[in-house]
Amino acid sequence: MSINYAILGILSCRSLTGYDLKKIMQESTFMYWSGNNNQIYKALVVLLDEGLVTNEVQHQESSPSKKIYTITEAGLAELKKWVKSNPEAPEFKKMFLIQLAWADQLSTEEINTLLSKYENEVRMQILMEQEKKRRETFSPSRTSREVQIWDFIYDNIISSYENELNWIQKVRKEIYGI
Amino acid sequence: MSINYAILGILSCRSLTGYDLKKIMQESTFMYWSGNNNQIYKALVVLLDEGLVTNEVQHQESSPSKKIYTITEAGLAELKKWVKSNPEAPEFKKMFLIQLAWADQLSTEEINTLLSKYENEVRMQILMEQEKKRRETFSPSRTSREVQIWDFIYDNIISSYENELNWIQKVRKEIYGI
DNA sequence: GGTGTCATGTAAACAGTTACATGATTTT
DNA sequence: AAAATCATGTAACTGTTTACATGACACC
Repeated sequence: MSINYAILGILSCRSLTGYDLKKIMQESTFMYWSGNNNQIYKALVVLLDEGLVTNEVQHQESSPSKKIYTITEAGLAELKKWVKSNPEAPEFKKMFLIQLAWADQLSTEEINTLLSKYENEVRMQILMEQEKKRRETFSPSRTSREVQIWDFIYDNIISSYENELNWIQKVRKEIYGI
Repeated sequence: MSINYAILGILSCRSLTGYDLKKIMQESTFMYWSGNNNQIYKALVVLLDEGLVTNEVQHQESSPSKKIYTITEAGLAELKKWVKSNPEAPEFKKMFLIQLAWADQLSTEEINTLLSKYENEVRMQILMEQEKKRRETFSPSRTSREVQIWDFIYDNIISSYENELNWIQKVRKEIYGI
């Protein structure tokens, strides 16, 4: 499961609880999982089993005890191995394209309304992404190059949404140009 | 389940068997499901139950009997209603970004190798997409506008991959520019 | 004789989401 | 008084993929 590598990566920056990991995942766009604790707590059990992380239980008076997870040497090695492994192609999930595929039954105005609604959705995503960046919940900054890399990631996400906006513009022009 | 709408859409063009639908889904990039028959046969049972499709069983000598599914009036209405409904934002699943997020432990050469491998993967996807377009397994061409719409969809997919290539170039320049 | 296509379907597993449960403490 | 935060975890469900099973026919 690939979420395991995302968890190892986060833990390579600092030791955290499952709850902390959940919050980080929720805030992250590129770690695309919804950030539900079910997946995270299960993954942590597996990682512990495999010896890739250890945990230290911190009992607290009058609140549930924390489990602080720390990555092991084996975990760091496994993470590095994965980071160097052959990357997968990106996957795009665009329900909008499926809607558009059967949109010939609509009037040109109706299609334009649909395009506008999609444009609004995309713009909303860009705003949310910028807001996340502004709040800056989690981003490792161990070296200047790491800061640069994380900026590249942020750029990638924004550019994907902007590419969508450009495409919308192109479609609008071509629909009305005929 | 949204695959149901993709199926209704395809059946709005022509009546087909589950097996035909499977092949069309397999060939399609924007109908992003893997094209496994399990999902399709189950979906058809549900659509039949809801009265959105009907089927006609064609017994054939010496081969399994075909079930040819046809969309109903209710199915067409349901499809149109969905097509006009509020679109969702696109979702991007890019494991590569997660790899890159923890790549500061690699040398600049190693990062560049990783970028090249990713570039190759993306270029391969573009080639496959163009090949699919060339083979032209399924694309409804009921009106000239529908042809145009399907070209927009094709453009969208290609532009998403090309956006990725542009981003790779930008990252390369900035990494070496420091 | 092996592989591939046509055509149906099921079983089992994996991945992912939503919602629930607990219980104290803090904030509105 | 109600809601949110901290922190754990589980149950139930949906979604998705892989692999299997059948059986005839065609192709190499």
